[in-house]
Amino acid sequence: MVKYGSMSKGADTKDLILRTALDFASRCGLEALSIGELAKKVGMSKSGLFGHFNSKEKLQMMVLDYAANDFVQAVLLPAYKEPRGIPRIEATVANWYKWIESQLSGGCPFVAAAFEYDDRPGQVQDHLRKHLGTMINSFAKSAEIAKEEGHFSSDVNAQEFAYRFYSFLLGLHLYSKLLKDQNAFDYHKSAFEDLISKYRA
Amino acid sequence: MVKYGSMSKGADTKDLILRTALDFASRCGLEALSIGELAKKVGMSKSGLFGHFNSKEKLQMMVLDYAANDFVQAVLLPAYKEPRGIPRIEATVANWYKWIESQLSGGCPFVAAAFEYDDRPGQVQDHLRKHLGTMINSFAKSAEIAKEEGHFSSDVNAQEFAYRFYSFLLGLHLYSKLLKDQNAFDYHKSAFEDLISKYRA
DNA sequence: GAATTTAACGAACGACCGTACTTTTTTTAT
DNA sequence: ATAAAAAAAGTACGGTCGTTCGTTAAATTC
Repeated sequence: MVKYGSMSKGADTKDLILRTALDFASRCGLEALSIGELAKKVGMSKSGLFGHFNSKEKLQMMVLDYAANDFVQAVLLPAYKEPRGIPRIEATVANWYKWIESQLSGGCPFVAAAFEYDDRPGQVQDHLRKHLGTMINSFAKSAEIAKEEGHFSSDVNAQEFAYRFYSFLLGLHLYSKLLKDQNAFDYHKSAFEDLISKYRA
Repeated sequence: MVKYGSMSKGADTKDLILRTALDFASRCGLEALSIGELAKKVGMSKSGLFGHFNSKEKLQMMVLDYAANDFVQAVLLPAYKEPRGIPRIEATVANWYKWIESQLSGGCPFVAAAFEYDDRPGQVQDHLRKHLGTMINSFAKSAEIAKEEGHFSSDVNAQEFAYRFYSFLLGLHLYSKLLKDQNAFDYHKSAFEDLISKYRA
């Protein structure tokens, strides 16, 4: 929710809180996000901040929503201005690179959260699964479009493409964040290119 | 460290503690592992358990060592009994499937820990990076061997292979654990097979 | 500008955290 | 069996956690 002027006072600070929380969560995880620490970061009291959400779970889910919106704005929407098919898929990757480099010092927040909540049932996990499912479906949809355009051969399995496409992004996250491997982006780039050329009609 | 008879009493319970801790950590994460809860699980007092490690960080690192040993015993060593080259790589994957299904209810503990500690510097992260580096190098080494055997073409980049190989395993973890996608193993299998056939000489 | 709703605060809660001590029990070695 | 050593328990401390409550300050509405 990027707004410029002013919504109400409450909505303004809520936005500030969520932006701060997302930045922190993308670096340290959604669970490590503590209300007290977050309050210190935005410069308000613990209880004042808490009042906006009434539970930590709601805060966490709203952070996910905020991140999803960020992702759509920064990655998907710009890509949809590119021509249908392979160019659009390539633009998605290019935007992804920019997204995780600039806005979020800790990489894709969904990747981080995905492995954090992979076995921690609850509302947050359900929420996360929904978001990730949407995201992956958008990749599969891109593959379908590429088929329609005749860029991909007509017998490719779009879900299979999405799996491989996202797996390489997971690898990128791991190699660059944890392993600090300087070749991370090169590895991803060549893997992605080979993936495209394999599916090309 | 799977031993049968008795080591000393201390080593016995330490082993029990680590086994329990690994089971929990592979499901809920290394950080969520708390000493009090762990003590309850193994049926002893918090302080009694604490005495074996003297710090939580040491406990966490020992859990990682324990997991690494498990991995070597269950995945790598059996694979090394297969013929060098592609058969050995295929055996690695087959053993991996068995490993995450049987022993650890929460999937590969390294995958889980990797994303948990990707931006949490410290001894544990260093330790984890070392283990993961070793693991990935063993995959690259397998590719080198496949080249020597003439199974892979001589111009393949072994590190590149390792990246793609591990990325697909990350995807498998995500799809099966979080997304609960019933096709997870199918997606991985076909991706892995395509990977092999691409690199085949 | 007064009335009312909303936002923020400060203090306190019970629970649990990792850790440090001391004491008791159990295991090992003589 | 006895002495020494190792393991386990007990208790307590300072801290942080998420959350609740009552109160004050600010923003919005009329």
